[in-house]
Amino acid sequence: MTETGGALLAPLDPTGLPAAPVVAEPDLVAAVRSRPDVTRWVWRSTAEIYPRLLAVGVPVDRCYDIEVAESLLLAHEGRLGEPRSAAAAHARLRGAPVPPDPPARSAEPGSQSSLFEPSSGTRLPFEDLLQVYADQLRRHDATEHPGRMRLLTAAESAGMLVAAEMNSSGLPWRADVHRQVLDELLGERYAGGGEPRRLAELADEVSAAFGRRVRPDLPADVVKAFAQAGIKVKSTRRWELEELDHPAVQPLVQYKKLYRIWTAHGWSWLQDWVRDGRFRPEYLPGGTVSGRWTTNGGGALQIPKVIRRAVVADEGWRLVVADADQMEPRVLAAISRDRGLMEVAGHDGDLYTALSDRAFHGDRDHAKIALLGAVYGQTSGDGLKNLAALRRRFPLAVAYVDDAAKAGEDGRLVRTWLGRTSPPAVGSGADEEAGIPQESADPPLADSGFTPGYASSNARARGRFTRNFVVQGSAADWALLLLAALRRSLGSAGLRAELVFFQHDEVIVHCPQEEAETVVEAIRAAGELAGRTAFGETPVRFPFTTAVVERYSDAK
DNA sequence: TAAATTGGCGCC
DNA sequence: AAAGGGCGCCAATTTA
Repeated sequence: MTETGGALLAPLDPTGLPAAPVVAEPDLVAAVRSRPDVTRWVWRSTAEIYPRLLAVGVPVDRCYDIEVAESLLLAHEGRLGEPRSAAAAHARLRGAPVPPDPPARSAEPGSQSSLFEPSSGTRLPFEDLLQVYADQLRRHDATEHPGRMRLLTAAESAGMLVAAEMNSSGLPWRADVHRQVLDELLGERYAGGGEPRRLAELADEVSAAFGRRVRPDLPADVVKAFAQAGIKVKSTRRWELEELDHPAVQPLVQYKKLYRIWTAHGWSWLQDWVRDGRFRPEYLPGGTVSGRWTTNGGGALQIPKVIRRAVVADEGWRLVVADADQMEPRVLAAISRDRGLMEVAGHDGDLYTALSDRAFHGDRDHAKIALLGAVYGQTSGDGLKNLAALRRRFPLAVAYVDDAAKAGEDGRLVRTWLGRTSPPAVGSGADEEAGIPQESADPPLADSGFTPGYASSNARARGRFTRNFVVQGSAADWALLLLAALRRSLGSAGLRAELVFFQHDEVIVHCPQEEAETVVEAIRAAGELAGRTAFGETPVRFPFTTAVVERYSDAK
């Protein structure tokens, strides 16, 4: 894309070199529209180009996003955090000074238009961009598993297409229903602003219980009030308050719950984010280091359950809500190749029940806690007690996450199955070069090997992070492939169905009622295909709990 | 005065 | 029941 909205184009050979002379086209949209035979577009940034195409109804099948690839490759090379723009990549290639990335755009409601803003990278000469691409192909080849790394880049690029398409479609959102929910929960708003009636009442109840004015939204005030009542409390977290025997607790907890809805998903959120019956979050694929998506503004991945009543299909349409069942344990089975766990994950039924039948005398709760504890690095409680049983029955699975934890404690990198790579440890060489100061919370001796078996709290925290990273991140690998497969299958089946929401292990497809069963099957097939594509042939199944509903809130 | 951090809770 | 992993968002407070 050029500064005037045109484009420079060239067909590329498999090594990334132009197979024909470069063509200058005055209009990007027309240029793409007139080439339906192109199977894959290589471009600098999907986020900048694709919304313009979608806005005029010109979708593309596949793409290769050079800046996405640069991020993934940098991380794999242990250089996460270095500038990722195409211009920066080219500067590194030439050994020239590397320009910093432009600052991230802040959230902007109704964000399609904000995606149009060209970044400084736009000015990179076309020949330089081609050099970066060819170099990236070579860097893929130099990774531990080139095939997987190429797949990761392809999948993340597809994710960028999905993200732009979901922003364009929008999630069906009934503002009138949302307002009704707010009225029921919060009561009416007083003229002139301030908190709504129900919150004001609850605040009064809290104050009455303490015998003085207390502001429930100020933790320091609440802690002080409890202290004056002779109750020592370290924080005002809900589970801690609920332990207390005091008349302020109930209204306090209720206040916090409603206050959160008011501030995060209340009337002003509605005003900012819902237009013409659609909520259009700006999705950022790979927004977290583990590969999970984030959204920029709008809190789309944290929609409170009670607010989901406002997500309503259009007249005659349905929402197909599909939730991957126990995704992370199934992914652990696939990546560790633990025979016992693969066997447990080789059925569509409840995984924790199968697990408890094998190793926990039928105690499903213990089985679940043990497995989640292993994945999350639990340090105390029942999970730890049951870890021994888990290790005995599923040695490869536990060893897989233990090895990842050890790597983290030792300051080494870990990777997901497809090759997404953890950030370098704080204080490692890469960080020092980048000028990031070293943490100094722990005494130097703790990490120096004089105390075998003991790791500093920083090292242990990093171990928990890398332990979880390999599972959460490999699950994100799978989810990306799921989206890519589902997108292709919906697109090729001549359906009107649209992918409208994605949240880690859950998708929502909006479709005419008569397409719903086809969509359910498409999702199921995409999940299995994603499993095979990501992890190869394993016995592990990737089933979904699927609901065809008119309202999102009816799905669970 | 603006930026960064903290506490709390929503989601997975 | 609580506590392990990942986030975003808000208001208040602290820091630069």
